[in-house]
Amino acid sequence: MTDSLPPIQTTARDDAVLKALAGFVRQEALGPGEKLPTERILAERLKVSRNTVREALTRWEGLGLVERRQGSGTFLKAAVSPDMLHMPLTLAGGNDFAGLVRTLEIRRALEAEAAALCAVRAGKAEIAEIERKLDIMEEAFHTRAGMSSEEDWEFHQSIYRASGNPLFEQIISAMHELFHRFWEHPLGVRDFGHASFPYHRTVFDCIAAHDPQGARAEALKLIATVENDLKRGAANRKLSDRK
Amino acid sequence: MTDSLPPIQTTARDDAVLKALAGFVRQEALGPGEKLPTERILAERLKVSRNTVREALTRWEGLGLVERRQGSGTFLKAAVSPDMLHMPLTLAGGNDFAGLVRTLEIRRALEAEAAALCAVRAGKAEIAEIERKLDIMEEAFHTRAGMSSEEDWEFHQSIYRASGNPLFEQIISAMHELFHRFWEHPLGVRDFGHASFPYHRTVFDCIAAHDPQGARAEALKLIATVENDLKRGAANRKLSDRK
DNA sequence: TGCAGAAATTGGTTGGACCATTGAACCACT
DNA sequence: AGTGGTTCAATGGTCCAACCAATTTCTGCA
Repeated sequence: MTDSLPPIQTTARDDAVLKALAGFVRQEALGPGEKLPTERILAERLKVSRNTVREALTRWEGLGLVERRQGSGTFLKAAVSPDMLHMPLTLAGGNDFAGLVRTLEIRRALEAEAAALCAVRAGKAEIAEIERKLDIMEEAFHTRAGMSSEEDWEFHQSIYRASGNPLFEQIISAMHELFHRFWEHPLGVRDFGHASFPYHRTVFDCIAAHDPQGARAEALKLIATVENDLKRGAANRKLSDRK
Repeated sequence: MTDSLPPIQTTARDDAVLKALAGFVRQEALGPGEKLPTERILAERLKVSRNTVREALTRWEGLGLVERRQGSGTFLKAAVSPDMLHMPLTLAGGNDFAGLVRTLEIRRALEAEAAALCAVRAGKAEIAEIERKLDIMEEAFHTRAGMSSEEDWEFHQSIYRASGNPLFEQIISAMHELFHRFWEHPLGVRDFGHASFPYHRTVFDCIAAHDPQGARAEALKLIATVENDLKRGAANRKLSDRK
């Protein structure tokens, strides 16, 4: 009966500050990398204490939206808009091998879906861009005789972008950052990712042919090789640097 | 060469506070809902200013780990451990119809993967639990002659849990909370979700038969019906309450 | 002109004070 | 006993003023 009686909000200074700041960013058309007003100026203009400004900025910093540099100022790290929605995820006990495997299961799901969507939606320009990244990667593979993390990552990112859904890139990038070290030199396995090499070309072929089913299948095969390498490495060495 | 030389942290009071607090939580075996020390006590014990404690707690609050109630105290909202990893995601402009469609594409990928993993890993107990939730949902469907959001959601959650990877439940739950209103009464479509009803049983049958391929396929069909309903509603009414 | 040191800028921290809300204890009245 | 009101201590929220630490900018000397 009294279901539609949400508790009233008597204080919301922090949120008010953030909303005002988001409006300011929009009005001034500030993009990533740009500097926003100092805490003292914000406090003065918004008629709130500097402490309140700091609490608000701390929130944004925790969400990875801004970066504070002592002595320099506060800088935008990502695009912010007044109508953002936040989805903070916490990976409990994710610092070990099991955590890496768990994120890889998520990545498998998203990678396959992104490839399928990409095969449906990618236009000529996007396909050309992906092929360009693929060529660079293959070139690096042959000259340096091994998988190159950087070029490989760029290839995958181009697929996420062409999927037409920015969430794919956001989620997978977040996981990539978290496990940066493992993703690049995972478990000391020699020739890590070597087996995955040929599937990059097959995935691209399916995308270029607008074959979602095939793209999904090939992407799954690609991730499967990575999982294999991972399990191979898990037997060799235990993750002892769990900090 | 000098890759593994992270910059030294001359100032990291906040993080130090959080680490200490996480250790405290572990030592005292505090669970969700329990109250943790007051800011003043923390400040005194940790030998830092109360403002520093507040900034640290603001971080955790932003991540949804704690809840602060003025006059009462600060309470744990989720399980915390010293080795947590955070993956904050922000959906820019996700407040409109396009944002809903984007999250649904993510959900399709995860739902299918979770069902497939569930079919592989679920034991007798998990399968029984899922069937129990399915029975409840079907009962509600027949007596009330329509889909019940609550029971439907519980059914899906039981699948995520049985997948053996808590990330599935975390990500999809976060999206579910974000779009709560839309997910429950989306776009005013009458009989929303009606078409998805039979697929709940088919998904379960595949899981019980340990058939990952089938589970994945049926889950995809289920989400497809939801997407259909959504597109049907999009034609009817524009999302005007984007706040 | 070039560069080392001084000065200004800016985020980080501290300590203290007061306000607003909550919840428990207590009390008066029915 | 129970209902409602009052008081009071505890607790988070906000504010202020100062100082510290890192960075940038300016200045003056060689």
